[in-house]
Amino acid sequence: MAQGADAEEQPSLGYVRPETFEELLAVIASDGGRLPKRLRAVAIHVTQNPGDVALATISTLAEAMGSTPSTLVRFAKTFGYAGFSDLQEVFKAHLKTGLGRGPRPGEAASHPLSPLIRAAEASLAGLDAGFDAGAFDAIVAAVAAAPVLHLIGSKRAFPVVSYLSLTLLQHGFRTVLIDNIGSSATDQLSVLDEGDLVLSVSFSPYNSATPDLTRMARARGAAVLALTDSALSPLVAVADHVLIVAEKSAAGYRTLAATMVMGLGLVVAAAERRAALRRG
Amino acid sequence: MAQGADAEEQPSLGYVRPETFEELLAVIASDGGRLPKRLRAVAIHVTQNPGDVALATISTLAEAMGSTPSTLVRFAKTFGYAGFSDLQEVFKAHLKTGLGRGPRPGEAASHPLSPLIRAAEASLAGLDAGFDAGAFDAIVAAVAAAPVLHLIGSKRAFPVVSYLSLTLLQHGFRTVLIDNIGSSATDQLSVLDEGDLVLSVSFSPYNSATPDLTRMARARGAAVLALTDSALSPLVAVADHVLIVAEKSAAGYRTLAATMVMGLGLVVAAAERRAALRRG
DNA sequence: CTATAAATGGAAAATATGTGCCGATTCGGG
DNA sequence: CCCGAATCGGCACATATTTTCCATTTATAG
Repeated sequence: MAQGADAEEQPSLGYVRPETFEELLAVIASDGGRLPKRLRAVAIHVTQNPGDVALATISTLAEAMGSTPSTLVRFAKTFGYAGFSDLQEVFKAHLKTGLGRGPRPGEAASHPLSPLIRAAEASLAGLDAGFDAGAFDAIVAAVAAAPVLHLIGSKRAFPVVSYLSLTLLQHGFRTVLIDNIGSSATDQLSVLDEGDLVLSVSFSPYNSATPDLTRMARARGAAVLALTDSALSPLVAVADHVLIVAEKSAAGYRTLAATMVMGLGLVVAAAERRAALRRG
Repeated sequence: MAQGADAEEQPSLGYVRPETFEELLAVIASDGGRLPKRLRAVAIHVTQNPGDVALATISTLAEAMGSTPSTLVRFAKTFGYAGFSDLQEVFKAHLKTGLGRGPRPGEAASHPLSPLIRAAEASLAGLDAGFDAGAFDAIVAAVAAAPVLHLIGSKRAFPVVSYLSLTLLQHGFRTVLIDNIGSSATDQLSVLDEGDLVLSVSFSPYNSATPDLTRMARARGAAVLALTDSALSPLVAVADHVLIVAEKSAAGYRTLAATMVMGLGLVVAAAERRAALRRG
């Protein structure tokens, strides 16, 4: 057998079945870029969520990544596997060998990122523990109901508002990012109308222009939602709603992990609320 | 029709379905001794090889422990599950959360932020586990040695580069943020000189202008450091150094928690390195 | 712009897997 | 030693899952 040079069946690509997870990753990494659009999306999702590939069914997985079972089977065959199940075996084997590394408390494998990671984890835990469902719900309602949202934030808060602006716009919220380009912040605020919502973000040390701009917006009739890191923030005094996210610091450095999560969560919840409002 | 008090069907034992792996272990540990011989053997094998229970099929598993599918189904029903598959779900869930060394498996205090928090925690755990000290060190050296840093990132990556730009500037790095204001990105890149370092950030879906701009920078003689979420990113092909941070998604939404931590960690490490260089 | 090839999604067919039933076996009590 | 109840294993059935095929859409080359 295997002697005739004529049988050009469908090994799809010249790949021979990668036997291990690492081999597969290597193959995907090297040639994955040459895949068609849809298959490449599969490759990305699959490499980023190997656990799901091992545990879920093909249709569950397909739905989770916005694809179809057919595409996943094709993907598997492209890399030389007999079918999806065959590829899945590799992921299962990988997961099984990886079982040994449990939560080992003593072994504090320390590397340069460890302190920051621990700080971020602690901040997230605090966010989880300190969550106030009632307050959050009221805030979500305010965001969902606002005709236009205006986002204010400088310095370290700017990445936050810029991210929020993007996600809000993607969800169809009318959003204005006060970025102060050309020192035009006050003019940017002039489009604000009564009943609009201002989302102001500010962190300690509170030496930015954010409180001033927020006061100005408030004087023009806007409601104010403050996202800040302490009840002592000058924003609290001028806010109708306050969200406090305390970021733990590691060696003097503070990540934005928990704040980003809070912001995204707020946008997601508001988008869902608005969708519900429009249906009902 | 749960009204008649006569239907004594077969809940087998008075057990109510244990929802988590830990609950199940506790139940088995307490009452496991009272099980019939064969079922006790199953209990032992199952508690000692939870990974197999999650990954294998019922017949494979039965054969591995010298039992039969029927017995495994009975075992599952004994503890209040609808069938073997139902019990298997518990093992799968445990394995999944255990992937990132999930510290709190039982406590499912769910609120709107929970999924995002868990996704962020998983991403951070992945960052911790996948850390490559050698590669990171080389990258830190490159950043510390660069005469000027140029930061490129659009869409979801923009908050990241904007944050990095801020922290880099605060640490005294000569930094240029390519923000594409007035569509001037290519002109902004014109200040770039040979030997400079470009830090490009891009996430899936990779539909931004970042790879093009990065190529352009490279053509002008810059070294390229890519911060992205997969080896399939188009940035990888044009980069001298690559940092991959895989953000887990929750219900289709991805936080930036781990990426932010990685970015800040890089800046901090580079600042320390540079300080050391200047001293020695 | 057209023609050709490739890629994709949906649905039927094939396969694998899990479950329920029932006879066989084992265990314990008289 | 025998009887009855409980447990167990094999097998047929039901279900779930994967795979293949084909029509439609989308990209590519001429």
